[in-house]
Amino acid sequence: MHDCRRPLRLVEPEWMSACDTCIVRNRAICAGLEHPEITALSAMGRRRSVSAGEPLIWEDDDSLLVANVIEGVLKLTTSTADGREQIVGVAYPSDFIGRPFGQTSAASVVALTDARVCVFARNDFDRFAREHPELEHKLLERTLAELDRTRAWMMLLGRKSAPEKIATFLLDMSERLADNGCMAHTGPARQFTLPFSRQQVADLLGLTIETVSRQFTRLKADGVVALPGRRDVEILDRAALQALAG
Amino acid sequence: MHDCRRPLRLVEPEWMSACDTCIVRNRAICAGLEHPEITALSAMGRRRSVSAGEPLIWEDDDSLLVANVIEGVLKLTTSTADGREQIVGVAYPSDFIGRPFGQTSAASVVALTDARVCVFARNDFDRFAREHPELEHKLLERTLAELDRTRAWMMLLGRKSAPEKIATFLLDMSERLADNGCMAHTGPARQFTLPFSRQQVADLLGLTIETVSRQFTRLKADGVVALPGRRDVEILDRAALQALAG
DNA sequence: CGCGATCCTTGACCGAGATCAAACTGGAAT
DNA sequence: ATTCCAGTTTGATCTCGGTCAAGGATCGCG
Repeated sequence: MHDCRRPLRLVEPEWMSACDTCIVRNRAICAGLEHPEITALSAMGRRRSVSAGEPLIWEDDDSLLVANVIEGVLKLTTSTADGREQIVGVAYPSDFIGRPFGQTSAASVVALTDARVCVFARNDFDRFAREHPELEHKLLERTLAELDRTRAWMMLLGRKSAPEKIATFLLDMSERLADNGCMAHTGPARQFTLPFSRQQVADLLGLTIETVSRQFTRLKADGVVALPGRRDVEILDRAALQALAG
Repeated sequence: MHDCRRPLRLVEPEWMSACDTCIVRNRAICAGLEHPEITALSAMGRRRSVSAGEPLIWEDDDSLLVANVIEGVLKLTTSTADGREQIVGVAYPSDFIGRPFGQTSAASVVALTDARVCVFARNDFDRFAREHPELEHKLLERTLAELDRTRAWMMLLGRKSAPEKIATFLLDMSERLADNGCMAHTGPARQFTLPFSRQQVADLLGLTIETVSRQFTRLKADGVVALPGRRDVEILDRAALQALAG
């Protein structure tokens, strides 16, 4: 789907921007931009590291920045006044985060793992996007896909039981965490490391940490999964998971 | 926010398209398109009536059409194999429905009230949109706003109690159903008629019909709302509702 | 006006998942 | 090693909302 054979350079000539060696260059919304444009965009943005647990955007803040995820995983959350939290989205490398063309951000963004992002001032980005329809089109496709995923998750939150939620979650992770690199599509991962704590899984599924823990324990007891480490999952019986997912 | 003083004509000269008299012309994504474009778009689309309960798009169907809502209210739903349903979106006049730039639709669309829509073949629309950045920009803004709304709803589905869900729902309806016309912004409606049956409210909130009914009864008993008809709501104590909504 | 169908409400009961509390685990720091 | 501590698991109990089962209201229609 994307060309991954872009030449790797160890030294950057003067005319090259940081984008030329960016590992998500072919997958992020920047893909397809040619040289004058990529240079202009590169001049507006700057790279930033965010360590695990560190916030990047606050809910209800003025929407001041947008970003591309280069590396790592981040969560988008909304919270109630009394501290309940719901994870409303998860951003992986090449994903776009933030709220362009709007005054405020509806969700907080916090890094789940150490992460690197490429941030832009929102109004700079907005202006640039409006002048580059190809970029806006990429952003539109991404936003439509994210809306589809979000709606599927609403079904999970509103109508699925705890066992169904957990099974659906594990299958989803198995696909999302499969091929983050740029190799040929390898299919869903049999084993993987979750970027979430138990509490975060609970916040994603609309459950409590205790229920999540009990469901994991049960799947392990039934031989459906193995749990070699706190965050490690190995799927032993995918068919059983699919049956449970409903 | 939009200009509502577009002249009304009772007869249409030859060169006018149906769009020129369209009541959502100034609010839908078509707003801002000028004459050669609006004529081309008009030629591609056709108007269609959908009666209450009638489907317009089937979940998992090939995404063959997209549409603008002219009049009426429609629901977007996803269902599980065993028949559980979740309403994942509601479309009002001037809203855009369907999945452009994608092979399949993730949700079914069914009319809640008698409705009129302006439908386009998806591939015609896709091609036209790619050639008209201004249209794509409007669609992007709309999709981003819808994503924000959907994420706020995820919080409701995952973390709110039944009383909180009902209160949030009523306040949301009070705003959405306020000024569907094009008059000056009137603020939230004090009384309104729901476009939903009790079962549909349940499908929207991730509850059962019995729970919805009990919560309505309780709000009535507490003098927070009056319920003059099956679908009629009058808000007597908005502050109480806001407190309940959390 | 009365009939029937559909939608809605109410009641009794149940159970999945929340809550409260305590014990366990595994990695980091001393 | 030992201690410490956050994160996790497990157990006991409770409660909110679901389920099952009747009734009641409302509306379209003859």
